[in-house]
Amino acid sequence: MDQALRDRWLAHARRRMSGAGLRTGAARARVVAFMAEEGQCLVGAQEIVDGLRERGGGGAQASVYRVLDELHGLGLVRRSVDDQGAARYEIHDDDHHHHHFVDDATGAVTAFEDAALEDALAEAAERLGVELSGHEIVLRGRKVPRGAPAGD
Amino acid sequence: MDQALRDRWLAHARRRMSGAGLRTGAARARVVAFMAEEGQCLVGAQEIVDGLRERGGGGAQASVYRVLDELHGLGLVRRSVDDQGAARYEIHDDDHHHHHFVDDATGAVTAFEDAALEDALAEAAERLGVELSGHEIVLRGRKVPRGAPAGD
DNA sequence: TTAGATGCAAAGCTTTTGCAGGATA
DNA sequence: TATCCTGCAAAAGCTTTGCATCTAA
Repeated sequence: MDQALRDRWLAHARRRMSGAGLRTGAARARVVAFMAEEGQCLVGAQEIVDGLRERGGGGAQASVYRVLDELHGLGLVRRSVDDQGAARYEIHDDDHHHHHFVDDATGAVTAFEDAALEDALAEAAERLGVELSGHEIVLRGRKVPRGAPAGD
Repeated sequence: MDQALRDRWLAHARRRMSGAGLRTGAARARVVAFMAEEGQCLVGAQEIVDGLRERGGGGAQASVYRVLDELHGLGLVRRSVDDQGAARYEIHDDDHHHHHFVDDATGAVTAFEDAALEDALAEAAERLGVELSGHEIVLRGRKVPRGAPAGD
């Protein structure tokens, strides 16, 4: 967990939420705190509900979903959907745009950043004649042990 | 609709399915025919069910979902999930790997191919130390009218 | 004090499953 | 004819909604 990112996002989120006139209710505060720590890369909505329950105090399922939807509306989190159609969220930070790699063997999701890929994307968008407001990339495959050639 | 693609995929699908020992039942045949024509770019599972109903004869919802799952298992279709978590399918063709652009204004999805982007992806994968089995790219934004500068 | 937030329970959607009847090879 | 396929209906899983209660400002 990146603590600097956590604190930066937390401050940003609080500012933005109070700016939007939202009050500091119990459920809202718990979800925000949880996302700051556990939501730096995609977490399932259900995992968030369960995670909060484990932390004690909980927060009703409906409230968690409502807060997540709110955060998404404010641009504080990014939302995606897993292969089974379940919602997943991660905090959104302008300085930390990342993409995802899914390990075929384990299904584990890891984040990565790649400036050259971003550039290629921008160029492709230009060729396409579109002005980008966002983009998502998901790579699937297996990790190659260091030093080993890519081929089997 | 690309008729050459339709026929090529149809032939490929039939070969592959009979090779897998699958029989030519009514529901299966209808779904395959539908996908060959209407599934060249992402279509929702529900749209497929409705589309078949409109074509007459229908095919039970359960059967459609079962066939789509089968096709996916055989590698004949690609599966993704929309923002609401509903499944979408499109036929898979080795010669026609494409990505998707979603128009912010209309939500319309269009397909595009970009060789340079594929190369950049392959290079990024190498930097990451992974061997790719697949990848997905989704661009979001708005189309820029020809001749107009990208900036507003 | 009052608009807003929360929790519970019920409803909604998409997708999956169980099973009896029907079709294919 | 035996196996596989299909359709119906019911179940399952995730998410949203309605409503009464509680709370932050």
